[in-house]
Amino acid sequence: MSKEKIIQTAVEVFSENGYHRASMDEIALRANVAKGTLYYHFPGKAQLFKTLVKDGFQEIIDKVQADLKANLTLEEQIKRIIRHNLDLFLESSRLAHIVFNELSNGIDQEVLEELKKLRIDYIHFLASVLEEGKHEGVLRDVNCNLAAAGIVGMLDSACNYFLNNKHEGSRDQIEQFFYTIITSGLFLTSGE
Amino acid sequence: MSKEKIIQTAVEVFSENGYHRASMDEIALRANVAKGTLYYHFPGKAQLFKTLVKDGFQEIIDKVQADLKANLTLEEQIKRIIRHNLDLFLESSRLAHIVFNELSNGIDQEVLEELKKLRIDYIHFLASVLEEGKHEGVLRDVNCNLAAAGIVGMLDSACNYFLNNKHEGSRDQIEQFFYTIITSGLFLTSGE
Amino acid sequence: MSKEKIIQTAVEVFSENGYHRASMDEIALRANVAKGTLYYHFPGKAQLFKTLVKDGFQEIIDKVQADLKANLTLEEQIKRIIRHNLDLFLESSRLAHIVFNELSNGIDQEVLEELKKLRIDYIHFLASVLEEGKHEGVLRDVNCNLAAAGIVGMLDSACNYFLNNKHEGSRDQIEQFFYTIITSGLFLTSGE
Amino acid sequence: MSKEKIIQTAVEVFSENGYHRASMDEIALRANVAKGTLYYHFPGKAQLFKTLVKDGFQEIIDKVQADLKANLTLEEQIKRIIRHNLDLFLESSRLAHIVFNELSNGIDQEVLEELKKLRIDYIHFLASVLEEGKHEGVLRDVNCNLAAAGIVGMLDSACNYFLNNKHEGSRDQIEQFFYTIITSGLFLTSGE
DNA sequence: TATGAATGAGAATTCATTCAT
DNA sequence: CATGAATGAATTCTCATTCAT
Repeated sequence: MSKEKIIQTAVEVFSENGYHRASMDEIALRANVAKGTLYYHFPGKAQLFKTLVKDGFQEIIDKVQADLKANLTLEEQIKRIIRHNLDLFLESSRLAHIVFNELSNGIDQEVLEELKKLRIDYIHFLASVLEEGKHEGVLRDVNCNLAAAGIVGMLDSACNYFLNNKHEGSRDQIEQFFYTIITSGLFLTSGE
Repeated sequence: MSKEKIIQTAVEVFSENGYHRASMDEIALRANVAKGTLYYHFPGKAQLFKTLVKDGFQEIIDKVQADLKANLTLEEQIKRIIRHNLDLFLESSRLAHIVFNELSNGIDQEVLEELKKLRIDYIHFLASVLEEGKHEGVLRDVNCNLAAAGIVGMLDSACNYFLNNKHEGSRDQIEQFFYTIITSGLFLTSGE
Repeated sequence: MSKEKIIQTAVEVFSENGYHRASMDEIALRANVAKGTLYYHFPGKAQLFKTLVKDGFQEIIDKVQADLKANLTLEEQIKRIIRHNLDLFLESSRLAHIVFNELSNGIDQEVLEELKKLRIDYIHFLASVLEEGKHEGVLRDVNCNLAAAGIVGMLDSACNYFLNNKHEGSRDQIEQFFYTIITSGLFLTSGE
Repeated sequence: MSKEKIIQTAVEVFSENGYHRASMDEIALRANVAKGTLYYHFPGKAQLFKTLVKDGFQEIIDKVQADLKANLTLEEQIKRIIRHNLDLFLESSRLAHIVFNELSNGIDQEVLEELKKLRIDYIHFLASVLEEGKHEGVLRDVNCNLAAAGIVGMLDSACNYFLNNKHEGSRDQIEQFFYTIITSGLFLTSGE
């Protein structure tokens, strides 16, 4: 079915060019469908983009939720979250990047709101996991939403840096690095 | 002089719309100059943007370097870095965001490279401060470049979240929050 | 089909104004299509122009080649070449003029090279006819490429003059005049 | 004086780029004067161009007229004319080319008329020399204006070809070639 | 379902010219 | 004499979207 083909191609094209530079022409061309076909399946560019984003978020949320059911320790839980996010950022680097960073004013207001909601929902979802840790007395008493937003931003930014400077360590080291920083910070002795 | 006016207006317009959505027309209109005047003072959109970015980076680098000369403790140093970055992110939120996140294709390749270099230089500059801490035995033995990239991303992302959800704490709390997370992590006891 | 309409109109507009002064706006306007339609059918101004030129050259080359197959005497052959060139120069005067004379900088380098090649190919094609005459001992031993270039330039320039001073003779006289000059020169007795 | 400098530079810039692509900016830049200075000395681009053209024509007319006074044979006279034209075309190739070929509609109507007049005057001047030959019974009974226009076009076009294909003969050979063609044509025996 | 020709509202950029100094 | 900042009309090109088939 051409709808599937369009979605796959759209992920590629948006990833490579960012939202504004990606063109419906190129998506159609690379998906081997006529331009009109895009508009047969999707109302417009913004809605096509939203579809991809929704799918992407759902995938990671599904993964994390599967983990939650597995009754892991919070430590393991956080390790898994980091891993899933790294998967997302390293595999569809640009797309994740767009969602977390490039949601700018040039998108249909209506669709933009939905996208922002998806992003916040995801942040809140991660925050709820952290909140759990707070109640258990494992985590500091911090604003979990801010912490979740911060973690996502850190992962994104550092992945970006990593992708442009591949020599600076392996994927495993990156994962370990994030786990350490997030759980125990940079200082060898507590800075408080 | 209209060059100054253009720069100020350009910061606003780029901040509000992102790079691709910002139009030279609007900058000219809001700066109350003719479109041609933009091109009299700057070779093009990309170079105008680069000018803003360069200025922005220079401002924060200058601040941090002034601090470095003041012989502060590393703890204080890091606090200051967080504060200066927050200044940048909270005051010219979108602009900083663009620089750290929206440097996508579609900008003059040449200018894009320069912008990326500016960003990496800044990351490396921050990394050098952390490196110092490592030598002094205060910081963990981590990849400082990755850490610096992560910190910047965390600050950016969380500021973004903060700006959209102002009710979740004061500026001072944010600052304290970041300091804690960065230095000591989320866990109450070291996770290693 | 609007592609045909565009080509016809483009010939007119380029002819009237020369390459640089012809505007895509005017072509669109006069072809009764939207500006975007031009770019739907042609990648840009230079390529649209190239299309016209290619068509024009092909037309005349086809005519001359048809003649070649007809086993005419060289005298007749040259008469025909003059006639076909006059057709070209008198009917699409400005366009031919542009091709032979106005291929200046300011056209896409790539397209410019192609245009120059088309022009040189045409010159060489004419030269090959002359070369034949040399082998048959009918023509002087001259550089045929230079001669062909000279003939084309002479025809163009004189046609131009003729078009601006119509009273100075009929089309037939012009044809006869060129034939005489080219074959026998201006002098009544050989000047050597 | 900067007026002289401007004229010299303008010849270069117009030669390199053609009339429409040559910009007042570049002329000012390369003449090391401010843009305003151009407009201090010349009313506008078209008039600046006209000045160069007038100067160029005057130079060659002066040379030919000096020859005329020297009581040369017509053969020698024509040889000289060819030589002077070659000087013009080979030395300021593009400029001569512009004058003879690129006088298009995009120039101030008023100035354009003057330029066309200069060109026609030059053609008529050459024609008058040929006319003389006709009266002396040395030349064929042809339309001398058309012949003069044709000669100039042939010289220009062939020079152009020559400049792009330098290997095909020396300057002296070119001169001899033109002399032969113009006086005696391509055929070894009269083609009438 | 799917097509692709056609659209038209922008967007960036160029450049001859003006004018206050 | 000379300047150079400022202008704005004109120009090329992009691209999301529409619609008849």
